[in-house]
Amino acid sequence: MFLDDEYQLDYFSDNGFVRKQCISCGGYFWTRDYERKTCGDAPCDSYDFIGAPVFKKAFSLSEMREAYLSFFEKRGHARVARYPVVARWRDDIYLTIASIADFQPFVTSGLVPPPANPLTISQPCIRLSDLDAVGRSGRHLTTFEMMAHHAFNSKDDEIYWKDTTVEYCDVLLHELGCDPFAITYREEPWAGGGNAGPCLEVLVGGLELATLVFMNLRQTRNGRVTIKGERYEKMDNYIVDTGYGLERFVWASNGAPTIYDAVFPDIVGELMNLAGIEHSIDDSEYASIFAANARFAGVMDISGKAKLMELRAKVAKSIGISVEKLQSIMEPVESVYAVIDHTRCLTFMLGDGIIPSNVKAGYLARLVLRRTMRLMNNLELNLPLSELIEMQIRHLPEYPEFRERFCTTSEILLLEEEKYRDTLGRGRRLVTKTALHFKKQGSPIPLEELIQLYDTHGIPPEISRDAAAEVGVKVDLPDTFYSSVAESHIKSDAKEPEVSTDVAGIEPSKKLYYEKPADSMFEAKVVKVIENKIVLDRTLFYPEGGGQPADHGTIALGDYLVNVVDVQITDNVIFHITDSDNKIKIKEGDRVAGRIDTERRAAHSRHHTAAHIVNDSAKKVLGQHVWQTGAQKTVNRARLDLTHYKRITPEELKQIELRSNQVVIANIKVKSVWMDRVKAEQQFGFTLYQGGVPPGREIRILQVGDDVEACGGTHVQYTGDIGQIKILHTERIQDGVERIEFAAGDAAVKQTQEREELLYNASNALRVTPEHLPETVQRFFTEWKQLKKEVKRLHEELAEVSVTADLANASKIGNMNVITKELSNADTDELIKIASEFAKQPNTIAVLASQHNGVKIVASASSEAVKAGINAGNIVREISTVVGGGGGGKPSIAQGGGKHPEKIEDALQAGVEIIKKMLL
RNA sequence: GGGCCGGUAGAUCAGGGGUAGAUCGCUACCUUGGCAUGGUAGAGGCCUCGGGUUCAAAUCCCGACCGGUCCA
Repeated sequence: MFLDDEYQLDYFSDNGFVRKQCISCGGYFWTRDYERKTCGDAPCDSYDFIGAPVFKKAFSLSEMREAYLSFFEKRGHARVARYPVVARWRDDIYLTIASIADFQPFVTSGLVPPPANPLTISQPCIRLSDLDAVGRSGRHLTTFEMMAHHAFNSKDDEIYWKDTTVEYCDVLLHELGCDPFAITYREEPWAGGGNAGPCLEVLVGGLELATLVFMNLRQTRNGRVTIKGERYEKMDNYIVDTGYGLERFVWASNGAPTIYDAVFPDIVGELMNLAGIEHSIDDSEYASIFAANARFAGVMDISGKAKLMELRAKVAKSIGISVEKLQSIMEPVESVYAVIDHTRCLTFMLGDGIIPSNVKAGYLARLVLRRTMRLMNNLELNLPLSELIEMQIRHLPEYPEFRERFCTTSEILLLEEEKYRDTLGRGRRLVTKTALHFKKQGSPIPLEELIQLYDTHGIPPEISRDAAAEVGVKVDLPDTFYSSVAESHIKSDAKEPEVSTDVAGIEPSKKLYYEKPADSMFEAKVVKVIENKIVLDRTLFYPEGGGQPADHGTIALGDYLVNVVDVQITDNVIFHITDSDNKIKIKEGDRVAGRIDTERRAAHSRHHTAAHIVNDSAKKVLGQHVWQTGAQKTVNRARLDLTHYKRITPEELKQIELRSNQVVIANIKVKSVWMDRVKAEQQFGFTLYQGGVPPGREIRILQVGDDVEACGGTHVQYTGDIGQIKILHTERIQDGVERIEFAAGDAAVKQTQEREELLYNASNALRVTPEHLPETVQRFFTEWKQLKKEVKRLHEELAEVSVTADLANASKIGNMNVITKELSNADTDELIKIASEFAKQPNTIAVLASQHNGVKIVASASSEAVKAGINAGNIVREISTVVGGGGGGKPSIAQGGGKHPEKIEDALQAGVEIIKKMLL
């Protein structure tokens, strides 16, 4: 916890604030109102701004955003453009959840300077953690803009700290017309994302309008300060991290019954109309229901159905109507609110380039998408999603980029709608089938089955229940359904222990492979030898990274030579891992000569540069939504994973290949330069981080034609050095992610040759030229099918004919005709045909055998024979052992076989004996 | 990245070591003045592919490809 004096600000004492303890929660807060007893936060205070706006006028989103940003601009802050809602510069989160997320981790850690200092921004954020409450609570949104001003202070350079921050906030609120006595600043420690610090929550009218965080701690193993169970220590730098909720400011300024009515009144109106809901918040009685709901929801947790019903009961009681009546009024309206929120969320997600998928950020998009469709379905709102998204875009004039991308967005939406319909259709059939199964058993569908349906087939339990009800089967659907699903997912979190070599005290190795990319030999001094690993002061060896494998080669001390089989980098220290078993005759201080395997390196470089080119070509052919999600190079081939919402067609693939090779032919110089990270981001955008986010203040920018990426790999000097790029294969590795495999240079030529060889081998086998191969294969296949049918027909015919002949000289056992016969080279199918033909004859038993892949035996018995005690299955089972195999089947027909053809005669003889016994 | 499920006739799906099935659709014929319909007959299957186990694999095992879905 923090000491009290963290919050003892001059600004508070100079401006008539007092520190009080809340009589409800016991927390401390600052106020000008000496009479005040509660902290102002939920649940100690409830909303009283609804119907009683706290600012001097009602603001729209645009007006409020502009008022805020210009307020801070006037006070020396640089206005910074918003970042995307997909946190492409982060590898720990998918979505931008706060304005400070824009500057984590490198700016907050002090490694990289901020784009401006101090700065102000209005950052769109997406949080899906309270998805359930959206629409119902009156205040939750998945998407909101966090207005903020940030100051990044260091020991030597303090911009401003707590007093100024609180002063800005206070003055801003005054300027907006807020009553100074209505504002409380509540003390509350803050922690998140590996940092922490004291924090003041700014509350007006029961609503938390802003949070002022003074981030000055970072998480460590044995720090002195403990917050929420984690330990922290002081940082050298300290950061003002504020968050002002744009939507909440707008809400507070107009006092609408819900945040949705406050923020997007036009869309709410339009959609309520479309859904056929009378929504007149000017009607005071009607509005009071939602106001009461928001007020109660403001002070309680409403996750889960039980909690929701608790809320309903409270609201119903306070306004004096039945819970059922309330439910029937609220539910459709809440759904409309949620649809509006969700479509706005989708507008940002898709607008910023997320491709719906079953993995990663794409999964989150699909989650929201399907939720929206479900809600719309319940509302019987039958219009394409793209219309709603367009409506949202119309109301977001500050985001022209969304309109530009709308064409792609609407295509994605169309595909997603179709997919969802398919899934539901499949689901319905499956549920009905399952339901019928349990109906037969006379039991309800058990919970495990529902979990299975949801987990494996994506069928929401509500849909299962409804579909089951249609066939008259009950379903146990507990409230805790989703947590049961979560439970079934509990997995062993066996994290492998990190095997990191201690690099403390070792100087970073100088990377010659950047300076002298064409060299293959170098001299260096040995800095350290650990077991079979050598560290040099400088090296040409490229360590594994960025999807490029390590260089191989040798390190020599005079005549003594060791092989380098792997190279790894840890904190800029490069380890050369040798195949010597810990007895390297090289020691610290030795001067050694290194030599790298240039062929291997060249192959990697060609593939790496080619990967950039293919990536860029794919973007040009498929669209700007294409984003690299992974890449791997080897000597012989490379692969590139790209986001794309449908399969790449063969035609598109050809175009990508052609374009890529045009870049090769153009023989463009590959440029690399080290740049300040922030400058690079501003100049090139986040498309820099195709291959992941490199650490550090300076990043290496690699430019290949139009493609600009942050990249630490080795590359060819001119694109012409690649020689040739051959695309080999595409594969859909996840929904929304396509993998392109290709080869470059010699490897491309070899691959092409291999493919040609396949073609020649195939056409040679058919004695045709490659040009005629497709039609010939087609002809052969058709003919083969026809012949197969013909053979089948002939076999049947033959069987019929031979039966009558054989029947004439059948031996008699009792009144049974017994046929035992060896046929030459007949397969099981053929024997069965004949045997079953015998079985059609009255009082007939047949035992047939042939030599075909060993021995095949088939026995059959006509229905009279079966009645008389003959069991073909038993006959075959026994006589098959004679030929060294086994068999079985039904009493009327059975098949078997073995491995010893010379015993066929014995087996048939044994068959006769068995038949005799059976007939006794 | 991890988990689960599936791929059988044109479509939807049964079967789950022992002669590949149903329904719809398709074709022909019958019924009718014509249509709806009803009836009869028929065509249509490398049971996704490649290995393995077995006397025998659509079925079991391994792998590939394709698809679905949940979680982080």
